[in-house]
Amino acid sequence: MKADGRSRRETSRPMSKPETADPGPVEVFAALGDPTRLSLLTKLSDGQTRSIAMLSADTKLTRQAVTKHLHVLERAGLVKSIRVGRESQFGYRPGPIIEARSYLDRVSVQWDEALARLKALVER
Amino acid sequence: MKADGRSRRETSRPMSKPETADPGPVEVFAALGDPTRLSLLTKLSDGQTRSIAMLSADTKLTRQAVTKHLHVLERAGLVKSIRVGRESQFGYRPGPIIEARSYLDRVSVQWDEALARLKALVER
DNA sequence: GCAAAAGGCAACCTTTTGGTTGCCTTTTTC
DNA sequence: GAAAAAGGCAACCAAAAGGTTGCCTTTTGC
Repeated sequence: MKADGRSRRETSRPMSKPETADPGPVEVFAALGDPTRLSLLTKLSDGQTRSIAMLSADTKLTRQAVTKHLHVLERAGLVKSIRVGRESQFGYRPGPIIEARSYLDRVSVQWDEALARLKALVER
Repeated sequence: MKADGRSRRETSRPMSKPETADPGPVEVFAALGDPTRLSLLTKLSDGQTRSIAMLSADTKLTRQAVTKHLHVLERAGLVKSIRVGRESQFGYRPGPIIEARSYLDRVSVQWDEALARLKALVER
């Protein structure tokens, strides 16, 4: 019989949060601000659902690294995962991208309006 | 006479890059993925140019922290700065936001097309 | 011409990130 | 019913991020 199931260090940390609602633009942008994650997401945006093994196949990273990135995307609401059999299938979720896009739109609009006002002022 | 102009540690690091052309979407998203930076940028997108002192006035951060964030935004091409007199004025630059937006558009479009194909397949 | 305002620079420090490795559990497949 | 495939979990590590402080230079305003 073994003394303990756990092997490595013994530090004990609480960690983890519920966080179900979809996060604001900042977190979405942060999630998009990494090359690996951005490419995972664009891959998944073709509508096909993929397993972790599939997604880690064409990177030089380990499966675990990819898993972490997928979790970041998931916490940002950009993908969802469901466990089917022995694998978990990841799929794209359009919501946050739409929101992010409209955030950028608002910024652009604010800028355009400022320009328009300036131009109007100069031309009068 | 003082022995040396420099005071603290003496480590010597090279650092810094030229990097003039505007960076890809990843760096832009990364720059947007921080609350301080996002708010600085939306503030500046009203077209008004502002000094560092002005921009750090309404945050709890130090001027230096704000300066760093501004430099990140600048390296991402999102703002430009010109030194005028004793202050440096920061202004919004629309380019990268437009690009980022169209990147998100492409992702959305790819998703929409996938959905459309799926629907067509199911309905036939 | 001097004090105050605005910044730049660089050293430090702490927390987060991005990534790896080891090992255990659950499904599949022969 | 075992071996192999797919993952999960947690510890660990190095590097990058975010922030602060100290001090020096340049402009501006009397």
